[in-house]
Amino acid sequence: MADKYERIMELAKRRGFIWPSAEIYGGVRGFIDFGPLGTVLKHNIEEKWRRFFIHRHSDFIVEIETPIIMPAKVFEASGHLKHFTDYIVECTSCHRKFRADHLVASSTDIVEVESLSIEDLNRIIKDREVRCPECGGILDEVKTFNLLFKTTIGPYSENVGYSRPEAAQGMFLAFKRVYESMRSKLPLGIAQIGRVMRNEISPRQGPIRLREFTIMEIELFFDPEQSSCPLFDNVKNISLSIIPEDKVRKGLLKPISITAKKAVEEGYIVNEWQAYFMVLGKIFMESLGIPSEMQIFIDKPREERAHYSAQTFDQVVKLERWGYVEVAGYSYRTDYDLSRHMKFSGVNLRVYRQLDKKILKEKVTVKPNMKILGPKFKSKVRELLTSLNYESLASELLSKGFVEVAGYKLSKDDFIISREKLEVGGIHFLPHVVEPSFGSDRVTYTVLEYAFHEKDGRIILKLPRDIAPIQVSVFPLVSKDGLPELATKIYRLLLEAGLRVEYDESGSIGRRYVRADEIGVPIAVTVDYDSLRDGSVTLRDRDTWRQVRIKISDLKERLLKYFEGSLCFEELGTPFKGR
RNA sequence: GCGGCGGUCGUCUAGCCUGGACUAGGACACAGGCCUUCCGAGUCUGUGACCCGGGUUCAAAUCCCGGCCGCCGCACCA
Repeated sequence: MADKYERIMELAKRRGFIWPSAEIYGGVRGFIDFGPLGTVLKHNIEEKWRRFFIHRHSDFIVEIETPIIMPAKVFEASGHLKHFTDYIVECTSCHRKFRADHLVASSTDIVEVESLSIEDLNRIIKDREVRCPECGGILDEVKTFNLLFKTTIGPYSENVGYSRPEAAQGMFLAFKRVYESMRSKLPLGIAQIGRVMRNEISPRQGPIRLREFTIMEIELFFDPEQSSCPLFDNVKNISLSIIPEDKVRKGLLKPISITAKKAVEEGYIVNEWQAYFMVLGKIFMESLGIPSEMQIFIDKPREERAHYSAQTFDQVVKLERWGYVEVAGYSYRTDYDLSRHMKFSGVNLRVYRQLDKKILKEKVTVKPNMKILGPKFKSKVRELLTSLNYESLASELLSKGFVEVAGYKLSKDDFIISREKLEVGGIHFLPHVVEPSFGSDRVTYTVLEYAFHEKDGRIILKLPRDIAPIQVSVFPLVSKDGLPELATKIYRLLLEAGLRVEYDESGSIGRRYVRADEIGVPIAVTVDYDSLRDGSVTLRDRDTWRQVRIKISDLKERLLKYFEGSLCFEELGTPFKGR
């Protein structure tokens, strides 16, 4: 028997949810198409995410759209050009491959491998005689894999660009604009749903590991001095299943259940915003049909975290074939990204906070004393001054009494240092960022898997009613005697009510129920001979097969309420038993 | 990327070892007709496949090579 993944993918291909891209050319690993039903399902999930994460916070979380391609500089600043690269080294005799930096760390006393270049790694491997840990063989030259997709911007252009591996950078670059257009207030959330690309070495898990996929992200900017989340009270007593970092390290993968409040108090979760989004993420996944006991939050140990992260929880859900798979990540990115972009762009990205009362502050200004420096360095002086680090100049001069620049030692006598007492009304600082980030495609597949049920050899896709791609099927009991005409009228009526409806008169009524169940249509409307006489129709519930009778005139209003969630199936009409 | 196994209608499969009557067979699905009064009914008709490229051969779904894709193991998955 094929496993659940295969049975789901069979359905997905046959009924038009998802299939491999470029199939007629044999397909390409890591790329998938969404078919007619899959596209609607995915959009519905994304729309629900918007309601959950953006709409209910519209006073401080806003959505934007930024490009997929950005110039190289952006990814230099973000650290992706450096850190999104893996150094791989292959054993020349057994042909096993290893992460060169990991290998150097484990076979030498070198701990700080992060900053090593490819040349460094090659040299260390040669000098320290690092061998293959499996067979002792000689290692080949180190090779790099950068997972960014590279391109050029403009034809015949030398202007290198990369496609983004996360939507986040666009939000950091736009931070100043959004902050100002949102009246310069914190906390501020910037959200984005969009495509990202990662040139994965060997993606193999269908819709789970893709080279191009959709991400749903929020960068929540807050004042690190005022890190409490005003909405935290609403969620503080909700429990999360988490595996803390020290347990992950020891390989103890048994989660503990802890309330959000306690998790923050006891230091498992670094701040309230992080915890708030984690709770929201849990409830979001639950609302998509993934029970909370199938969800775990795993604290990623330092060495496995991305370069920008001070804490990352992976939200994982249990899948049949692959075990626990990450559907969302919650990262505390501190001020890493803003500080990097500030440094690389030269634009001040700090925000201002007014203090309750003015404080007296000593302001130290340092100016180069050109009367001394001019004669001393003559034509070199300009170059010297531009390469000074003005950020740390004052503190260095005051503590050490000198600074070194371009091989010259400049003493504090080369500068004019003045101190003045100032009354300041506020402080400038870089906001910190907490980032919840969902993989839309993974969530969509997960939803399919949890909705997938089989009963007597028929498939029933028990999708939550608010995300089902088709909400209502309309059938004439038989396709004659005016029944199709009335059914078509009802079909039009419901379409105009804004529902996603389908009409089907082929084959027998049972066959049509089967077809509708398979794609997860929650409600079937059947028009019969009584409908012609008394204007009533049968509604049939996908999951229970229960039926109720309802007047056509009530249909639109009650179905809308049902899909809104304010009526349950039994409340739609009076119980009915077919003949 | 490496190694192993595999790839035939939408799906599942027969055929491959032993090359030729394969115009590639079946079942289910799908489309149209007839029929059909609430859960895969019946019936008639129809659409529809040898992953791609090269080689061997008089002849390739079948043998050989390469590529692509899938599965498994290794590696990778900031």
